[in-house]
Amino acid sequence: MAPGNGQARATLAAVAEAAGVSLPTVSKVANGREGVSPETRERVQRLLTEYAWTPPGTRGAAPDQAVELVLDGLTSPYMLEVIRGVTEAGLQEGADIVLGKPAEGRSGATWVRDVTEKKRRGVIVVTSRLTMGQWRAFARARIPLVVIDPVNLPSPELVSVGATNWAGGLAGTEHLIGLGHRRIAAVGGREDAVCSRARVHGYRAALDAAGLPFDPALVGYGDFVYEPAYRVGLELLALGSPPTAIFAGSDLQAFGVIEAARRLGLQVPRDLSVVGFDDLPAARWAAPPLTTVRQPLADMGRVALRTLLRLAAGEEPDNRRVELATELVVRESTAPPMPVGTG
Amino acid sequence: MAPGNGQARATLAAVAEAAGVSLPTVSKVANGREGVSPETRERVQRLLTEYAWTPPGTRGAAPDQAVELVLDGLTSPYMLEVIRGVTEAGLQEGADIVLGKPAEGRSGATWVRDVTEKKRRGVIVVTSRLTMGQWRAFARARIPLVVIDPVNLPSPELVSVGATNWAGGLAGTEHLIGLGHRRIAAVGGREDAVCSRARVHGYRAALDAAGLPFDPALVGYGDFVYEPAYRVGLELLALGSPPTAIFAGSDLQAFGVIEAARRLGLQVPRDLSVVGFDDLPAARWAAPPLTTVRQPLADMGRVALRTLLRLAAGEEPDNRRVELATELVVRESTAPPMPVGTG
DNA sequence: CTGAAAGCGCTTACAG
DNA sequence: CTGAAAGCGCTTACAG
Repeated sequence: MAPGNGQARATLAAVAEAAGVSLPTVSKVANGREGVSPETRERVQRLLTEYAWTPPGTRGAAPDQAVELVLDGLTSPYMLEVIRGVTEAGLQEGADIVLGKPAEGRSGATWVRDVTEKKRRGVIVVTSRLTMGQWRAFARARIPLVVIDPVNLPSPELVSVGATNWAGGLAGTEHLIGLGHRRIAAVGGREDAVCSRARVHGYRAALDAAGLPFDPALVGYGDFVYEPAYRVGLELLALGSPPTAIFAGSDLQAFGVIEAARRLGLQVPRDLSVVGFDDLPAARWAAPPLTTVRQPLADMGRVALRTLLRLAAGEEPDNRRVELATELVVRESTAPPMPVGTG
Repeated sequence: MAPGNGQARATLAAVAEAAGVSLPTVSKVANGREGVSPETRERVQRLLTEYAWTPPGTRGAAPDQAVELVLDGLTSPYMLEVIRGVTEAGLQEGADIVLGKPAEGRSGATWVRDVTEKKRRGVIVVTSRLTMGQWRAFARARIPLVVIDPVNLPSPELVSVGATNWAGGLAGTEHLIGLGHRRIAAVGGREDAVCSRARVHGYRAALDAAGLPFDPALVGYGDFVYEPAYRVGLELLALGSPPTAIFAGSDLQAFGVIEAARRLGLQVPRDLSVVGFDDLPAARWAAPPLTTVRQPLADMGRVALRTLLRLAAGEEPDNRRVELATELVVRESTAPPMPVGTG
């Protein structure tokens, strides 16, 4: 039998004895050299694997294997906060963080092969749209997988970390209502993204609670990024009865909306209040500094890493979906609306 | 003498002979074991380094080892572009990228031990202030080290990748002069950072070339970030004869200056033109979109990775300092100054 | 602290 | 194809 855990590692001599061949023969097989009959080679190879033999020097090495961190669309500063959280937790827990290939267009089979070959502890994926095939490949191979802020949920069993998007949408909109706004628009992210839908539902819930009507014409979608939101902003502000405030589903979208206002000669927050979502560092640098709903991105990264390590250790998570609290950060892009007839 | 490139690697026996001690003694030193006098240890250690001895098993092992990427101050979106470049090149070249502990406060000795233990191919460090001790530890251990945009140069032998900061400062300032500005201020980064000094010198060269006087009162320093630049902006704009344009040593500083202008009721670019440096994604999202000097950050990351792999392969770089071209990107934060007496 | 000697794990050259 | 034998690079236990 192959030695169990904790035993001293196998030597070529031990394998040679088990295989009933001489040590030099085992050495040849182990190093892929010639001069061994196919049958002998196969038998020896099997025993080498069984004894988990590794070349000298490889020994004590790699007590802590790496975690693969996959960042899709490495363009938003959003990512940086997540990276920071994952890395800090990894350093604390003694897990190396290796940056992986983007998930998009990667086949589940080859991805899993790569991860297995490199003996990763598992994979953390950020804001990726995982396909059913990818998800299944990981599940079948039992490779731990944690998704941060998943765009879609290929399976209810997916382990994911996110934020309280609905509550955030509610808080951001309530803030605007509290300031006196009555005509409030929303610019969602991707219409199909779960986190985005939750934010827009929170927006709607706030309107409902305040007894304000929901006007579908005041809801647009901007794919979370700047450009489309800029265009949606122009459209919203060109309405016959334009909104006095806009709740944006991301900070980038808020910036797009603010630029649209600037183009139309409107000042923020005097003529238009804008609330973002994320609280990227850039929110503080904007002119005016952006009022926004903070997602604890670094914490989400930390939780994802710890959850992954627990999965890798064979533990089952208490719950497959963790949501961290969002928090409204009031800065200077929101103000009471101008008294009617004063604009 | 130590063996040259291409020679078979040194053995402990060779080092023992060179040191005039026995092989077991060298073995003890090489493995950091006790029972060697300080003097002997030091002499042997020096020879081990000179002979570039590495433990058996380290030899040719592990065809693709990881590269450690160290990011100091993981707060600026600047980093994200660099990460993208390094990762993309790493994926192409088959080198894993592992995120490392920040350099600050890390002792050279333990850092090198970590890197050696984990058998990294080398280390890429971004905008770090390396200490002499850290630099020496790497040099002694012959671990390849490449610094992207070094803050300081602990040794002229340091291999680094940067951008043409002087030319960028020149181009940014020439743009303002070309628009008709005559009173142009500069907000540098850290006064001690080489890249920052180069940018300010470029600014000054542009003034000289245009026959404009250099006024020390118009130069401030903001540590590359938002807050200090905001304060410097307030001071500059409160001068008896305030500038009509400001060249900022980073985009973040440009945002700080723009916020200062906004606080004082000034509009950009009508009342004040601002040029940034970096061209972060956030430069496009600013209101108004920021005119800035683009650093090819992703390319710098790619070049750093490739340079590191070449060093790890034993090649000497053609030159130890590579500077990639910067490029002026004109957006909407710059305009001709208001005719005198019209403000 | 130092090193002669034994030993370990593996590789290599070569006889069968 | 196979393995006895020599050898390599290193480590370990121990005598001085």
